[in-house]
Amino acid sequence: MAAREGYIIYIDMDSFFASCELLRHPDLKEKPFAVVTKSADKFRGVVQTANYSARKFSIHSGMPIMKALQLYPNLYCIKADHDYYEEISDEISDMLKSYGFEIEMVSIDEAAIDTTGLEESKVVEIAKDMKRKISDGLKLPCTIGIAKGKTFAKMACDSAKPNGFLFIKGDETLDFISYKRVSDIPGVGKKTEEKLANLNMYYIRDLKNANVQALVGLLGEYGSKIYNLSNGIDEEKIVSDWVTLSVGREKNLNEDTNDTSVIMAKLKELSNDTADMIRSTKKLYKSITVKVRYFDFNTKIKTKTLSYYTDSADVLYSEASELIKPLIKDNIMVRRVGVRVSTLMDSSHQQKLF
DNA sequence: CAATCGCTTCACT
DNA sequence: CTAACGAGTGAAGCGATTG
Repeated sequence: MAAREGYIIYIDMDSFFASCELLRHPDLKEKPFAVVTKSADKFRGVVQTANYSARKFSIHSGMPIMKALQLYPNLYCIKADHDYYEEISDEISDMLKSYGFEIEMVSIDEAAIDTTGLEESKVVEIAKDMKRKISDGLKLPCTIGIAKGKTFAKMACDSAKPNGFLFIKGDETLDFISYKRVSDIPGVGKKTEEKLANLNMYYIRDLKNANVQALVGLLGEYGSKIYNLSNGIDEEKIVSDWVTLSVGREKNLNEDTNDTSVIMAKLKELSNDTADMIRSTKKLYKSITVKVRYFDFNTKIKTKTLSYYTDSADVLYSEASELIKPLIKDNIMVRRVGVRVSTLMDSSHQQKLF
């Protein structure tokens, strides 16, 4: 079990959307507020990011707005402005790229940087420099974790939030993770945690001496991944040229309905948006998926793969409307519809449309 | 038997 | 502190199908 050679610097912005909003609404400082889904109907939205003052009232991302307002009735809600956050994210990534290391933008507000080849003291120095640039230059708070491995670095980062900095030396990795909960492993959510709890495994140290086969039986290949992690082996690679596998849009209807014309109108809107996205990334699609969520949250999808690649919005809409027909039923109200395209290809590859 | 397809599940912000 | 009825996006996984 060869340990990873190099350190990974993992940077995660603190309540990113909320911090971005503070840049242009400084008056909100200290006030509990939340960035919420920009949905037509506020009664159906959820909190996307709560600032730390709001988190004191147990408000967090994913929580229905209505619930958040119960917890703190004066909560100030701002509709998410993704274009704005994207611009700021680009500034951050440009700045980080200028150091010349291999870097992965893991999400709009997270980056992983591979410093393999650099001596230990230098790694910490550079990471501090990055934090200073984000804090002084961009006026945004962030947390940095450093460890031997992308997953471990992210975990270090998570446990140092907010506005933190944590360096885990290579030989301290096992000590660091052993007493953490299984749910502290990125990718282990509610369901996986539950399954592990059924085997009486709650902490990472419980995984360490577990039977690998049992874990694989329970979780598939992911089982062996977390087994390795629990033993200090983190083989996650930094992927700088991340390939998009699918793109789509989905949206709640203003109210539940089974009126075909209303659903088709929404489908057209979503198809156009999706086609716009695919064109803006200079890609072509071959597969089309439609999704319907009914009033009771039951969700069905239908997928069709074409015999050719295209970026046409019209093709998307007409195929999607055929796919969705069998999902619309007289007696079941529809709450939400979605369109997604996959099996993508660069349009520069110049293939023919047949 | 490997690649692709269609669909469900899961995680995150 | 549970559950909360909850938006939007995308990847992973898996069984069935196909060639």
